[in-house]
Amino acid sequence: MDEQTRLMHSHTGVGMAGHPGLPQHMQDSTGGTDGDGRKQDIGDILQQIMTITDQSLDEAQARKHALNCHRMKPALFNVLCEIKEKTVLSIRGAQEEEPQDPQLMRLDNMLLAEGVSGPEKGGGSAAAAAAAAASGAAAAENSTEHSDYRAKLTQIRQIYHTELEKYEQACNEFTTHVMNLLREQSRTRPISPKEIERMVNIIHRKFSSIQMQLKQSTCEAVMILRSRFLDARRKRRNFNKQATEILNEYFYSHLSNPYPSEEAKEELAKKCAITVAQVSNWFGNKRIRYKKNIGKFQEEANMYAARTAVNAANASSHGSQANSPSTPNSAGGYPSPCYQSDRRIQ
DNA sequence: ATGTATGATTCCGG
DNA sequence: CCGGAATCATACAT
Repeated sequence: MDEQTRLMHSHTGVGMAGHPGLPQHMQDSTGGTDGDGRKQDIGDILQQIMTITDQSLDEAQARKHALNCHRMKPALFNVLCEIKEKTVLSIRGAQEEEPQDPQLMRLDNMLLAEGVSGPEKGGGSAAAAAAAAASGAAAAENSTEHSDYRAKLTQIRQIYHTELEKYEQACNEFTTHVMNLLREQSRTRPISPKEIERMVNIIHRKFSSIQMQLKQSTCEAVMILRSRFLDARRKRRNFNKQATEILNEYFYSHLSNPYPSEEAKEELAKKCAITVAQVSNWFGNKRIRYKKNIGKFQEEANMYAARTAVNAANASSHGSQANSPSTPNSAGGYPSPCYQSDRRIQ
């Protein structure tokens, strides 16, 4: 009995206790029709927004328009504004520091120095002149290589400029495109002018990084060209006939001491239109090669001896010179060159 | 294609 | 730094 009452009580108690829940349930239920509908509505809108990119352009346009006119739009817009307000603050902190890439500056400087990015005409010739000076070559000599170098440099410059222009144009196009897009979108989502500006900056940065690649490869090309040009020193060109004659004349007429002084070298260099270093090279080579095989040079020695004799002696002395220079001093004896010719020229 | 001539470069000793 | 010697790399001749 007790039990029963207790149970009953408890039951009623439970029942009574359970009662307050009823209104909630009822509220839930009744409000549910309305709330569910709204949720459904919002969910639907969000779904439409999320899938709008999957649709065809026309469809998407229509959908967009529909959304734009939707009664929920202002509310959603406000929500977006709020979200934006918060996220933008966090984004703003983590941006805007562009320390003018030192590498980019280096590249720019180099391109300017090489006359690629500088003023058209002057830059090129200046660079060529600089290269010529660097190579230390005589002016009159390898002018063909100069023009070659200049032509290639011009080619590089042209490519560089057209590419740069292309990039510039593409960048501008893309920027205006994006700006239009953003402006249009600003009707449906909150976009401040500042953000547009930021976006433009981002685009510009991207494009300038692309430009940097161009600059880098251009620099590379110039460097390669330059090294080739400088290495062309190694690409030997024989001296012209006149120069070798002058040098040989001096060599065989100073066979006893074929070491021209600095002044003599300078004079020879001037007469042969080559550098003093080249004169030194020539004498170095000549001495060692003459010494190594005197026999081979005998004929040459005779010839120059004869010629200089004729030149020097002119009308006064005559006759007996042609034979004698053939020094019988055939073997070895390299430290003591045949002074014979030397003597007779004197 | 091969060999030789030749200008330039490199290494080394003084 | 200069010159000798060896070597490289190409021009030139065959």
